[in-house]
Amino acid sequence: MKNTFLTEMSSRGFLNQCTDLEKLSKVSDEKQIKAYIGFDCTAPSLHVGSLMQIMILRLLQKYGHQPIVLLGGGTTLIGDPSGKDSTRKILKHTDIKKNISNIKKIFEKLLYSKNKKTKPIFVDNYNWLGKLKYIDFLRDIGKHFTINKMLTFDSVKLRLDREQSLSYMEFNYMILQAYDFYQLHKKYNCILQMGGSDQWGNIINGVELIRRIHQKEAFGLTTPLITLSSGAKMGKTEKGAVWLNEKMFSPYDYWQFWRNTADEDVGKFLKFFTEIKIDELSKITEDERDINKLKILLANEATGILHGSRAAKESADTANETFVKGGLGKKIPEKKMSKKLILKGVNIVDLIFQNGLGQSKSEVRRILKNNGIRVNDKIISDEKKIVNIDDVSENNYIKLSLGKKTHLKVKVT
RNA sequence: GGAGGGGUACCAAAGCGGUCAAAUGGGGCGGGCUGUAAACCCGUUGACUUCGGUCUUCGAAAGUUCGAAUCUUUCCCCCUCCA
Repeated sequence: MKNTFLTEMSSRGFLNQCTDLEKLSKVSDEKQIKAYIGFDCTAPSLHVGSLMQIMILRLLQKYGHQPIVLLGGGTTLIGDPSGKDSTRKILKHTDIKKNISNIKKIFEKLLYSKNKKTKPIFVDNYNWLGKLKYIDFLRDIGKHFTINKMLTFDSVKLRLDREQSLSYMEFNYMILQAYDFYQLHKKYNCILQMGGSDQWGNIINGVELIRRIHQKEAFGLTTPLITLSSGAKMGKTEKGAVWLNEKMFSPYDYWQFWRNTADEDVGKFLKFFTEIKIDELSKITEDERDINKLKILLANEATGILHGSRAAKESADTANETFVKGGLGKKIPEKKMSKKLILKGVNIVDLIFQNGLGQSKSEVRRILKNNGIRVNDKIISDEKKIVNIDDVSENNYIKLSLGKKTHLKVKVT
């Protein structure tokens, strides 16, 4: 079989459901297609939860198709009820605009824009949703939807079943998303919408709307929900959500995130989040006995894709320095402190807390009691300890550690 | 609009005048084991502290009381049934 967009999608495990895989395969083999994925703009950055969708867009480009990135400036004003227990707080339009421009930067890093034919098209659905006239919309679009059917969609049904309220505003979300697809179909001849499996309902509504209005076939395709072996939702670490924006989540932390992947998830993640060829990959995973080497490979590749290979290498070196040699890597966060203060001496709890390790002094004290605080790798068991000039190493650093993984170097100047 | 049920910490859920900073479970955090895993075990989980205590917290406000998460009043919100 010829290697195409869809065959690679399938072999990497990206395919969950498709409205008509055979036909889509035929169409996408014959000519270049445009496909879109919508992204929520509730935060100033995307997080790893969206990464799979981005990987798909890259794949799409690799096979010569053109991605449309829909930034949901309009739909974010409403809030997608899919997979959510409760209504989200409603964002201001100005905040959403800011988020959009930040998120766009991430895509500019992750998608290729050199090739004219495959460079991403960015659209903001506020451009058409913001202009809608209520009555016209109800007449032209609303008539194609029945409440009977809408009530059967998971996004709605689950909320009602759990006796959680669903506002009329949110109830309209799926119609708006269907309308987005319709608009993109009309404007760009976009024939495919992709998304996570929770988007299936929203997607097929769009497919159906296009068929009803244009009598044309469009396609929908979803990716599987990523399930972690631990059962937890992917993308949370002790440092919070794993953001793709490097200002919100440093490349080193990002590298660490992948490095800390659970054993059971490594193989899957290598397929999802690296671009190592699939047959090469299966050879590597077969040959390599040391699972930690695979985790490092994953971390290097994934970090390389987002932050560049240099950042990946520096992170890897830092990790090696910190965890293997127990030293101080380059990418360990650094804070400064005046020599004057150190000569006077600073209480350990204050020092740790003031440098941003720990949420409160009480927490620092608690962790200290549990042997979790170290200065220059020595456990501190007295919360009254005064850190002074004797603790400064030859190269003017004090290494502070909270737990095994959070380290900080304080430079004395 | 009417009748009933309910709002307790990150989440779920007990408490229903003092011994309640609030049982228990989950989650989180720290430690041990290990591989910077998983599983398991131990500790911890409001803030500040001169470690004596002090301050803030059981939907909101006011009140009763020596004393309130617990009783009273008003208000707000959620759910169910009826209209």
